[in-house]
Amino acid sequence: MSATVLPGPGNEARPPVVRSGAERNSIQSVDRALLLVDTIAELGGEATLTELANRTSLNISTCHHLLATLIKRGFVMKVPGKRLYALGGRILHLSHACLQVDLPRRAQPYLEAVNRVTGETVHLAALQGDAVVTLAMREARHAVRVDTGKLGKIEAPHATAHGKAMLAWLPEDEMRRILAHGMKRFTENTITEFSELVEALRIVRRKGYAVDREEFLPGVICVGSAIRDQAGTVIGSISASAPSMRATDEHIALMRDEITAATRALSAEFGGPGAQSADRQRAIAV
Amino acid sequence: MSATVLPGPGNEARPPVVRSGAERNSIQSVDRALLLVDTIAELGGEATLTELANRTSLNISTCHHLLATLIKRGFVMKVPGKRLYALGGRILHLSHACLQVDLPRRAQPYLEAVNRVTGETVHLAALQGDAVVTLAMREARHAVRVDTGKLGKIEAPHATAHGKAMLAWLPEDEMRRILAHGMKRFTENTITEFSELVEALRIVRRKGYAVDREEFLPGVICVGSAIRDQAGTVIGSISASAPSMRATDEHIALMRDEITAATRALSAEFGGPGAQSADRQRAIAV
DNA sequence: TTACGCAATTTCACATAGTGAAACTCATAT
DNA sequence: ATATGAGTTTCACTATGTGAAATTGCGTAA
Repeated sequence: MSATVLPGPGNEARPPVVRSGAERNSIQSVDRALLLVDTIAELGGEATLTELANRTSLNISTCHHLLATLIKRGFVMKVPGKRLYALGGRILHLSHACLQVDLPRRAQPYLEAVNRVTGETVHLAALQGDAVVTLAMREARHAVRVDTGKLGKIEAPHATAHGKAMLAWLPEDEMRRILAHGMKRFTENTITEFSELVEALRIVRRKGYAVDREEFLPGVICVGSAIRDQAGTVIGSISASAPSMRATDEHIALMRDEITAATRALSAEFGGPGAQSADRQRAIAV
Repeated sequence: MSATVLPGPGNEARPPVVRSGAERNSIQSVDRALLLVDTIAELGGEATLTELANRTSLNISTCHHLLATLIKRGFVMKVPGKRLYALGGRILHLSHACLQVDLPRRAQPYLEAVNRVTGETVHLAALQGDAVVTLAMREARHAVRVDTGKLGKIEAPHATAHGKAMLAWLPEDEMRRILAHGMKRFTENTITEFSELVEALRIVRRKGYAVDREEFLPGVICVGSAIRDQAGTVIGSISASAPSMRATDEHIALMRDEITAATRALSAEFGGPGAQSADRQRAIAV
């Protein structure tokens, strides 16, 4: 930590940076990288390398290294053609995850409503990484009820209403990643052909909801629909499960109406496709 | 880089991590920190320290250091009461900045419309850090026109329609920070008392737009209204500026109607308060 | 209450990994 | 062409991040 100037190739004397107080337990390079992200945002979402180096008082080379790392992780992107660094797509992905945190809380009243009207077991699910996970539920009141057990990972997205409702709105690469575990057969109704699933998802998109007719559990029929935000990104889904003994066409139609009403309202809460597409959905329904 | 085990307090032999290929020009600690953020998101927005350490295969201590830095910068927060790390508020702020990037593009047609109907100079502005900045404009067609010069930082948020329109919807601490430069007097109409400005902003909120009656430039009257997204966060504002010779009550009402129609439509595009509050705004207007 | 076990936090010595001056390359203006 | 300035890469040095272990703190059981 001497102040002596040691002339040498590639490295002149560095001013001794004494880390004090709050800086004690924070990692310099990480702190600087995050500072860069903040600075890009302050500059209106786009900035040149030199601008950033000046505003942050960082060495331009250090800036460049840090930005390279941020780019690798998608937190920052280079504007094609222009010499600009901009906030990356990962930021938007993360903000979706932020909103998902209070999805269960916001969904609670809707789950109760669907449960009250249909009388069936109702689940809330969401995507977590490559997995479909159930986050909350309301038990059916009937003596004969569907009990798919506790909350947690759904192993069969291709064979459940939740899975199909959400898969339908994903970009293809993400859909394939979630299906990477394969499409195992559970019942004679299970869809095990990829092309067949693609067609089924097309119908889900058109109708706005998905139906599982004993494709996972024999004797259990589910209706599910996705919750989507402003960008159309899937943030979750709601489903109702009925034993097939109760699943008349009429009862399924009731579940479908309640479920889609709930997901439409929730989607609207998250800024998603709400009223405007509701009529279209209703017009096409069944 | 020897494989020799050097037993010593506080540090056992570290496996030699050979950085290769793409990892060559990325900074380890930053990369790991960003990996942690991604991982929290994958885990549904919340995770414990041990979970994170396991999933990322990072030393729990390293994790802790990295998380401390992320917390310091607001990218991650600790869930109060619980032993959980969650995505922080900064992420949402950043996503707003992301959307702002294409604000000028999306606003362009509206600026043209307001310009066409009112015939006056029209500006688009946004918040960048602590500053109010004009991003785009359309010149008036009249021989006598308002020419506030080029785009760039607005030095007097308290004395302009843009400034007041946006300040009105900010949380108090942010509003105070933007006003930190003081409230300089420009004309005899300039609001220089903080309490008076607070009252003025209250009216802006109620009416949905702001008017600058020669508060900044003598002989210039502006009408502005904020563009807000789903969370109600201000993402920009549009204003029209007329020379006072043309600013009859009728003309101001026309500008007000055009401006609020434009910001209402744009707000809706960003998932903000659109149709639902429009009627209320119109009912109260002037 | 006290004791237990596990999770979170802090410490600390070492050597790797980050830093920044300078060299180099590329793009744009003159 | 040639100059200017921005962006990128290199490289030597040591400040900085790392991780095993010690410490502290929390939650739960007895």
